[in-house]
Amino acid sequence: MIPLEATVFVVDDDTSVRTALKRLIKSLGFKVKTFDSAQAFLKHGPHDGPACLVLDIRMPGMSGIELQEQLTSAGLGLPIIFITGHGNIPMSVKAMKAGAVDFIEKPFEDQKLIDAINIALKQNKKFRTEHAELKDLLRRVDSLTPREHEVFILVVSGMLNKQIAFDLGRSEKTIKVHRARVMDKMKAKSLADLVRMAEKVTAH
Amino acid sequence: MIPLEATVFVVDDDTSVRTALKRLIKSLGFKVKTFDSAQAFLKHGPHDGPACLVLDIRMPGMSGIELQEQLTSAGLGLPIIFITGHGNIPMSVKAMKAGAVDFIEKPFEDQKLIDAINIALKQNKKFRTEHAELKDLLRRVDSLTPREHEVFILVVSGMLNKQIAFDLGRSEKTIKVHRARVMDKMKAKSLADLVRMAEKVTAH
DNA sequence: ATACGTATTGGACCAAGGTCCAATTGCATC
DNA sequence: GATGCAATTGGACCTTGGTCCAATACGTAT
Repeated sequence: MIPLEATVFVVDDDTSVRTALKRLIKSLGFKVKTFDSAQAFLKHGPHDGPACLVLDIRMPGMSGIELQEQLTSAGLGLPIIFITGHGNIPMSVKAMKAGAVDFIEKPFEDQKLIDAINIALKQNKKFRTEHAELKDLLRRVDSLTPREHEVFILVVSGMLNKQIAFDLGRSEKTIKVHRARVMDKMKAKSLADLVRMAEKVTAH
Repeated sequence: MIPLEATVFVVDDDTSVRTALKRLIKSLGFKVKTFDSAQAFLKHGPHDGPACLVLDIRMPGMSGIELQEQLTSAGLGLPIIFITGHGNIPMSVKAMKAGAVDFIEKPFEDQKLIDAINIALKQNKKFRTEHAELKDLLRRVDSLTPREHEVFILVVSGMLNKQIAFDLGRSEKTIKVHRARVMDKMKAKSLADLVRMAEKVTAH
């Protein structure tokens, strides 16, 4: 499998900053897309490959912090590195609390940003992998009929077919059929497998 | 069960700050213990009840950040709220990256600290609960003999007794005995139960 | 040397789970 | 009205797991 090249988004209203960052990040071998405002970045729409965002705090229109709030609530898992020329402590604390990877003051040494980008991309790759697995799992859970889903929950709770049958007012035979369908649809090779799947979907 | 009263530790070299914080935090109904240096706090030894730490950054001797590093590597799960009169952004970012609950500049409004303390204590209680459960689990895992532990791992991996027997070069009967002992010692009411326990201990 | 814990296995038996095949009912969609 | 899916159940049969009781062998510790 050919590894997808990562993209680094840069959002800063200062043209010279965009130009300099674009050159720096390109030299690392990443794709770069720059935007002069938070709105312009949002207009570009969601990205599907591995990526991270280098974001200025103070910009005309929407601020970097506001953009962070929007992206976080969108649940895209896009890691953010803030860069700012006129930041303060409450700002940095707020950004970090909201999950920012780093908060760097301008001017900064290239290496500091490079380190942050590598951490951010690593974090994003982990998120994307886990998210893809979870989506795949949820797709299979959705393929269960209501009854099958019900049986699924009770089976992974450790109940015997007999108990489940009593619980649902059905015969044990019926439960066996549902249970077999659940194992099949969920592609579970064993009960242990099924339990682990259930743990993942209920964890979040 | 009587809920344990939470303790808030305060470490600051400024006597007047310690006095003021002690009065404020006491008024919230928490126990307070103050220290004039990081070393004095460390000398006091580990605490077993629910707690959090309000910590000054700049102090003679060991700094707040250094104390944070020590406490974090000790893995006590003690949440830290930094307060500082002469902080800067890199300092706050470092503290937040290392897991601080908040980073507050002096002077501050009482409510800001109160909010942070409540968040910190909530976080600590969650940690303590999870940690206690994990310790209990590990104690049971440790009570397994080497062979039982081996069978435990293979059972939760989804293998049949027959397959485990072949794997270990033993008879299926022997595996059944070990398996039964594992279920008993681990206090697992079902295989699903056992799998969830295994997930918790291998997660961390 | 004796006692204890660990590991091993057997027999007998029952309970639970999985897999064939086959069938009926109800609901919704075409 | 026909077709398809979900839900339901039965019978027959086999595999797997759990539970009694009982026994042997090999260490280590007292």
